[in-house]
Amino acid sequence: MPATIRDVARASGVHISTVSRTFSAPHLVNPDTRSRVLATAENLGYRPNRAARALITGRTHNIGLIVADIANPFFPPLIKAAESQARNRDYHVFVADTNEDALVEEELVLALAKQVDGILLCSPRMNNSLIEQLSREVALVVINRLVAGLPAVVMDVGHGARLAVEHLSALGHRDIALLGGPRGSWTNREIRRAATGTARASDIALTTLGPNAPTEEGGGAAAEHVRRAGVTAVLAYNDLMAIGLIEGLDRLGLRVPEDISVVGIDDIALSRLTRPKLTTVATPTAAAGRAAVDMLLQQDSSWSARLGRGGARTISGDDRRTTAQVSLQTHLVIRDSTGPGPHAHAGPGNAAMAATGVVASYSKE
Amino acid sequence: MPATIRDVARASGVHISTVSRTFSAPHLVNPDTRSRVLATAENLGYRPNRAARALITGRTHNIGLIVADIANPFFPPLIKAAESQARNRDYHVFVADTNEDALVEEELVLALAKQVDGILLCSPRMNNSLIEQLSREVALVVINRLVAGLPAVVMDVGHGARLAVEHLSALGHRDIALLGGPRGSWTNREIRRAATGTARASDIALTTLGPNAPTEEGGGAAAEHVRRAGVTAVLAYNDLMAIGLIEGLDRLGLRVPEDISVVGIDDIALSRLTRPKLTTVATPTAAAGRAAVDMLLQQDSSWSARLGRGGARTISGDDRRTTAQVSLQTHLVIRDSTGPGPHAHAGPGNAAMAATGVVASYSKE
DNA sequence: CTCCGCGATGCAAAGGTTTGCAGGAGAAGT
DNA sequence: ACTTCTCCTGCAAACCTTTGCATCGCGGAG
Repeated sequence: MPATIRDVARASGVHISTVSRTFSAPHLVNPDTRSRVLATAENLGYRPNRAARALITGRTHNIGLIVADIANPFFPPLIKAAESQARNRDYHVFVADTNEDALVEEELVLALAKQVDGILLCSPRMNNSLIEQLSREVALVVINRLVAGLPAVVMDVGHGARLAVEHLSALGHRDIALLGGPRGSWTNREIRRAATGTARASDIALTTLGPNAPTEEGGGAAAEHVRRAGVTAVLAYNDLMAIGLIEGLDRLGLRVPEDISVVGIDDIALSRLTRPKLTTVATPTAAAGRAAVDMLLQQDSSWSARLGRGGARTISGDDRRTTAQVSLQTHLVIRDSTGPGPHAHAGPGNAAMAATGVVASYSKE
Repeated sequence: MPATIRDVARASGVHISTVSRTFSAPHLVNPDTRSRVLATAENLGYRPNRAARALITGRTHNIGLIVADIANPFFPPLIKAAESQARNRDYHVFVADTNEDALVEEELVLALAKQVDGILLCSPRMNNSLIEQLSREVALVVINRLVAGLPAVVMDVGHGARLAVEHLSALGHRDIALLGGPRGSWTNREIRRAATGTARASDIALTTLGPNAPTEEGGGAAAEHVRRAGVTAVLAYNDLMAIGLIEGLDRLGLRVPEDISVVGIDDIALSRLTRPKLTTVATPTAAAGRAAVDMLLQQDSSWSARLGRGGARTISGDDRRTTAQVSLQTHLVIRDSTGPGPHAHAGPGNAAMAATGVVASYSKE
């Protein structure tokens, strides 16, 4: 029923190849012919069949975007940025959601592999070796994770965590909890590493709690643990958990920031709307989305240059994949969920009463 | 480079058609052969090329999902539900975001048309005739809108709006504003119609404000108008606007619910996290997503039954499309953003001081 | 007047899969 | 032993486009 290239060719009295060229290489066809073909095409409602085109060119002009949880407000801005960037380059984006499940993640990559030109793997929960293996089936750009040999764009959450801890330290807090995120998260490890280092350098006792689900529920459920840890400030894996935690602490009768200070990470839109407004580490999610699309498309076009049609046309022996790894800067946004700690008036001298060093708690990741 | 059906055939000593059948019609091939083929396929890392399959079968096993704004927390639960439902039926979902732009919407439908088996059009901003026209290019299921002749799933927001107004009325409010949503929204019209009717029936003065952007900004920006309208309660187009409005009223020194009551619509997760917690109309978004996928897939399979290969096999003259239109129920969730109105203690008698009827304000939609 | 080159078009192969039809081998029925 | 089935497998066409190569006509250079 839908018009094909052949219908257009017949109706406009030219060969199908001319019709094809009218769309994919307009400069090769006589302006008169071109406009005639375009007219009949319009007339017949013809639209090129992307499947057929993909079959022969090997490029689908689609890219996949796999995220852990589309309902986490961290992702939508990234998705939107990626989509608009892709659309500018005449690509479409396939968004899929893994429910924070590493198995689903793998399955999705495989399923998408043949119908996209590449995949943006955002905040993967798989282990690195699996990612590497999958990267041989389909072009991959990893977001929020560094894996050797693969192009990646990450946010420098380590820096952000450092800023956050220093901020809390400056406010006089000496006992801080780190509310860890999900198992398998690279970001989580980075945050922990940076927070641990900064705490040690600033004579702060850091209690690590986790792993936890990176959601409000996860944050809320940890409130009890936080209270038992006896800390005066908390750095949470993300804003959602921070917000859930504040809610949970509230239920326990603890006020933020009067009794406990809380810092989130991500600076999702929501963090400006809660009360108290959340102090948090802002991450450039939209920029990350755009950068990832660019990297994928670039890698992709170099691929297609390398293996010509049928692999015949080989290229000058430059075969090192340019695996750029971009790190985007983060910064601290101070709002209302952090306040002075118990030592605020005592000066920095008497930190001795706080145990120094790092304490791990209630589960290893 | 990637293994094709032909490689597998060669390696396992059978014809390509046998390999094909091993995957798409396993019961037609001898168990021994089948396992041998499967083994070599596994070995070679073969995966069927969906583009090629789509080309000949005419079905891509993809479905498109077009939403107005993926960053609006209303959508993600719907998307997730649709995706998981689709995955159960071995379909994948293409999510795209229109930025609330009717033009982008049309463009996306056209772009997706040839690479999906059908499209879920969620909260469209286009006009009905355009939707109808597009539905001739590709199978469509509309969500949050009723358009004649097309399958649709809607939420009964009219009922929800009625409940909300009655709730406010029972609290003693006699001057209510309706904070309208975006131009072109069917939901918006439904809400207005129901609210207007209910207000008239309850001797309530209803002021309609709008159209507004269905975001926090939109709600916040309307705060001033709300104050000027001199109402004691507001029903907002959605939760995001309600939350933005509360924020904006706060900036103007008006407290919710003490000075003004606010009711939202949607019951997004966020509405439980703000202070005050939002009273809102809960809509069954996940159920809507599932239902829409089911309807699309069903319509779709009946299509494919009708036109057989090459249109040769015609079917018994039953050609009426079964355009089911599902309406899902909504209900009111009473939380903390609504409180007694000025007439709460005065009894229902002296409503005379409030103007009765419906007032339109600051712009026609 | 011939030859070359160039711009525009046609020709046909190729890409990976599905599927109606036909053929072959063996089993079962007579 | 001969038909009749059933089960399995092979054959080849078809799906819609893209693209390297061949062809053709024409204008200009020699």
